[in-house]
Amino acid sequence: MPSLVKPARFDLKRTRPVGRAFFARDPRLVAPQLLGRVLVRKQGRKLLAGRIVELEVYLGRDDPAAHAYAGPTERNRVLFGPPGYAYVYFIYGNHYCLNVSCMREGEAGSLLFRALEPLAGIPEMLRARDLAPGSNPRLIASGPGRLAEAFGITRERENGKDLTSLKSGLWIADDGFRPAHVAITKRIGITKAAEHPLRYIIPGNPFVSGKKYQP
DNA sequence: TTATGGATTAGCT
DNA sequence: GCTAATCCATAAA
Repeated sequence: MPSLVKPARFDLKRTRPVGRAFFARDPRLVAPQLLGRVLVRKQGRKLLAGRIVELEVYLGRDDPAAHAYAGPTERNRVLFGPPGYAYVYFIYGNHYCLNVSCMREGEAGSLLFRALEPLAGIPEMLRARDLAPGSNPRLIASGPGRLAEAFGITRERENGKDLTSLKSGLWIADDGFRPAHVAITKRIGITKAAEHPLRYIIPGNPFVSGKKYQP
């Protein structure tokens, strides 16, 4: 049975990195515009890429669910730094999660990358996830822990990396794609401030995580 | 110093 | 649906 989903195309040469000013705003404004852009990892000839289909907003001192809630610490200092940098944390003793810092320096706010639609380097990502070749591509990067594992992202290596710079080997690219619609739901997996609508998705995209949380 | 639980996932019932 | 895996920040003592 042929796949009903058209293979997504991606041409790195036809992209531009998303600049720092884009992230120097309230993450609630950044999120709907960041959906549809592409997370890219390039190490030598190896290219990994995935379209951003799900994001969650975390705010600062007024968001009890945010790591920035209690103010700056050694762990979360990237959140209070300049915009456009990777904040990577380790959770549940098993998983890494990737955020991009927003707001100007001194103010916290970030976006958690929760799901990508794989575009390039699928065999490599399957291997990184310890999945057999030909596995369901939804298992690659639908979920924040899976996404980080597929891209080989760890706190030790990637925390603090500049996501607007090609030199970092990990950046966000714009290939011109714009989603037709954006939907907003409650955040997943939190208990504090769980009622706020701060999860942004491309509705209907099959790579969005948590089917039962879709509108 | 010790206890608790978390921005998760995979595997089993 | 339930829970183990298993680190680390924070709260409690």
